[in-house]
Amino acid sequence: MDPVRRTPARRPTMKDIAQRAGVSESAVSFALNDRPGVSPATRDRVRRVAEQLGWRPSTAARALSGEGAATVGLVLARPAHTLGVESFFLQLVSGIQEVLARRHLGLLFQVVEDLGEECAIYRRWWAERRVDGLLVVDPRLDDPRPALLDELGLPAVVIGALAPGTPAHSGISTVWADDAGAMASIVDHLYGLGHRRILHIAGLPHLAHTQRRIRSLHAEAARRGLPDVHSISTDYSDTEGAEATRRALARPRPPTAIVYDNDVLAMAGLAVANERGLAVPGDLSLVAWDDSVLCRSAHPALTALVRDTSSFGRHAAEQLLSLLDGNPAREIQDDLPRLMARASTAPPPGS
Amino acid sequence: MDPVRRTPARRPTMKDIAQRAGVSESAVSFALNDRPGVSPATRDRVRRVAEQLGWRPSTAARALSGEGAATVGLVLARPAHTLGVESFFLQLVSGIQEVLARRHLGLLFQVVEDLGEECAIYRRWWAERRVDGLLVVDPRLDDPRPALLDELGLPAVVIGALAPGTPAHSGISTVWADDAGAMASIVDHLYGLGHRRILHIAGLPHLAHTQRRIRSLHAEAARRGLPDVHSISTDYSDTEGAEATRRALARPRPPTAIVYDNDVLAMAGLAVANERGLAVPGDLSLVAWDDSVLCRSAHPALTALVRDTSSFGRHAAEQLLSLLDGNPAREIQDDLPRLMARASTAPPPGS
DNA sequence: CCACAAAACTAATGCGCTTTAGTAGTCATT
DNA sequence: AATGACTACTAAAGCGCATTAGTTTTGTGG
Repeated sequence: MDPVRRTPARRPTMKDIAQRAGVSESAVSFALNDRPGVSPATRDRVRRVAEQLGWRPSTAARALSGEGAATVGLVLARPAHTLGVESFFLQLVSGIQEVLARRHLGLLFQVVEDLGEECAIYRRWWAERRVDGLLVVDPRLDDPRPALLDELGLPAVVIGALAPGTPAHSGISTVWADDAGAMASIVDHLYGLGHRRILHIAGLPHLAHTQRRIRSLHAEAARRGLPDVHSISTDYSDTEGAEATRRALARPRPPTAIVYDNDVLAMAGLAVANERGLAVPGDLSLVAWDDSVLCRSAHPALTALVRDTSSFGRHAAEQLLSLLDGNPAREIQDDLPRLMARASTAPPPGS
Repeated sequence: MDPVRRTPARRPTMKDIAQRAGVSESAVSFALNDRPGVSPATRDRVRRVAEQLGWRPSTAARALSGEGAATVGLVLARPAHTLGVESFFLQLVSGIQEVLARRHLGLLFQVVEDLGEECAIYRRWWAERRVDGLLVVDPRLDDPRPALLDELGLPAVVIGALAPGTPAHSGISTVWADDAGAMASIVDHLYGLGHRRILHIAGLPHLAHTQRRIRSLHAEAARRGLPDVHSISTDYSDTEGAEATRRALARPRPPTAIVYDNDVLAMAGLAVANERGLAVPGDLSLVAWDDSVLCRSAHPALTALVRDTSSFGRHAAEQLLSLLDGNPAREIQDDLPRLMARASTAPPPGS
């Protein structure tokens, strides 16, 4: 009978390498970390042995001797029912990973219900020495997280702009998309088609980018003298998107164009338009913020604000690496999203 | 001038607790880990001090002294362009987290391009002692991962069934959905409506559950004597979904009902039907595997196979915890998904 | 009041790595 | 040939925790 190998492959340590290579453990450490103190010949030998043994440094041991945990954290605070589809996050994460992988950094990921839990996780991770840095998403008005992370001394990159007036923190970079400019380009498009009554069905009101979009919309409306331009906040869910759309269309002078803050809301809006027998774009024009399969597969295909989310994630991760390398915090702006005109926008009825 | 506190809050260690409580470090360890060797009074005192100091055990130190990394891993091997929408994963992860959080286990998450990279990550994580266990998704025909993980001695739970005939591995549990039964319920529904020519636009052909669905479909067709029932594989993308639909509808005797393996494919199929002027469900019935906002917001709303993905994730995580606790591997079956009939299915034309 | 066990607590070791201090060996300089 | 300056290497300590072995205190029965 085959003797079953019960011991499941021991992990090699530096001691193993040292023995095989016939040198001390310190020499191994120097050799593998490009530190001076070993001859080129020894260095090569040690490296070969390490390679051959399939050695990898124990992150625990590394972390314990002050090298950091080789991990960055990302917490997503969204009530469970809200994280339905959202192409955004998986793409963002995929971009982030691409950059982190180059340095063999792990991504510790957690989904929680609310901001309070998120802060608790940060404290926990800090105390447990689990992460070297953080990626913070969904910045809010009056956001407690930058101050907290600064206090804990955890480098972080805020993805999406902080609200204006938020004090700068030394270890915190920001990578943001120009929501104001993007909103301006949408209004441009709709105004150019002849729309004068525009509704903006926004996302969560306490998010900083929601406010930026709302402000920009109103500024653009004011600039063009449009009185009938409003924003309504939702929780990003299809339910609230549909509800808000229904109420808006029931008004005496309904909007001729609606801008939705994400693809899910837009799809829900489209469904409501269909349900009420409104032709899109004949009777009503729709625009979605963020493109996705939903927008492309919808009938009619939705005009959408296309941005390269995965590249956004890459940039954020790059900034975090830069912080971890000891570079000063920066504030960088991502590419301006591009409005992709499709079949859901046209001149308003009677024009 | 305010003296700036440059030191960003030192993390308390057991030594700090020991000093404040006036006991040795060992006593602290005993007290905090419910080990015998300290009086109830001391235990309480130590705990209070720990609480007050906001102490949390350093995972690195814990891991180094043999306690495991307090982390489980999850690798998602999907080509970047494929992970478009997919409500599935975020929900799965959210369910997983719910269970892991109770034990304060972290989730190390990674997105890679292919299976080879995924295996490399497993080896790396193992060698780096980063994870205590793994959640494996997208089981395949002839899957190398169970054997690898068994060799490495990493407990794992495979989410979704392995292909039949895969040898059992001692440290590997399986949590699977009854794809065959689900497919049977879909065929039941369609056959009951009068459909005889059914097309199945499937996902990636090398995934085990894809094969299960295909087999079940053919078995059900054979049982009812339906000759014109086929499956076509895709990569789950809207592009291939649309393409496959187009080709199928161009055939001399096109199907009267199409079953799609996910919501994205189904939406793409719906768009193609619209583009060709086919009425859904009048001319063509559509069914989506997996429900989501897409299905609910589509026009007409799509009949879909609803399953509680987040509960699926919870069950998988629970199995992993059980494995980590030293319990033997198990194979458990999740609830049978439920077919939610909506507006996209009806009797075929001319019936 | 003593012997002796059990309870309460401390000291010491190890996990795998980095790093500082320390020890040979090599080479050039005067 | 002796001094110093490097180079190549080894020994040892420490990171924060768990754990084992060892020590002191307390409690019990005789």
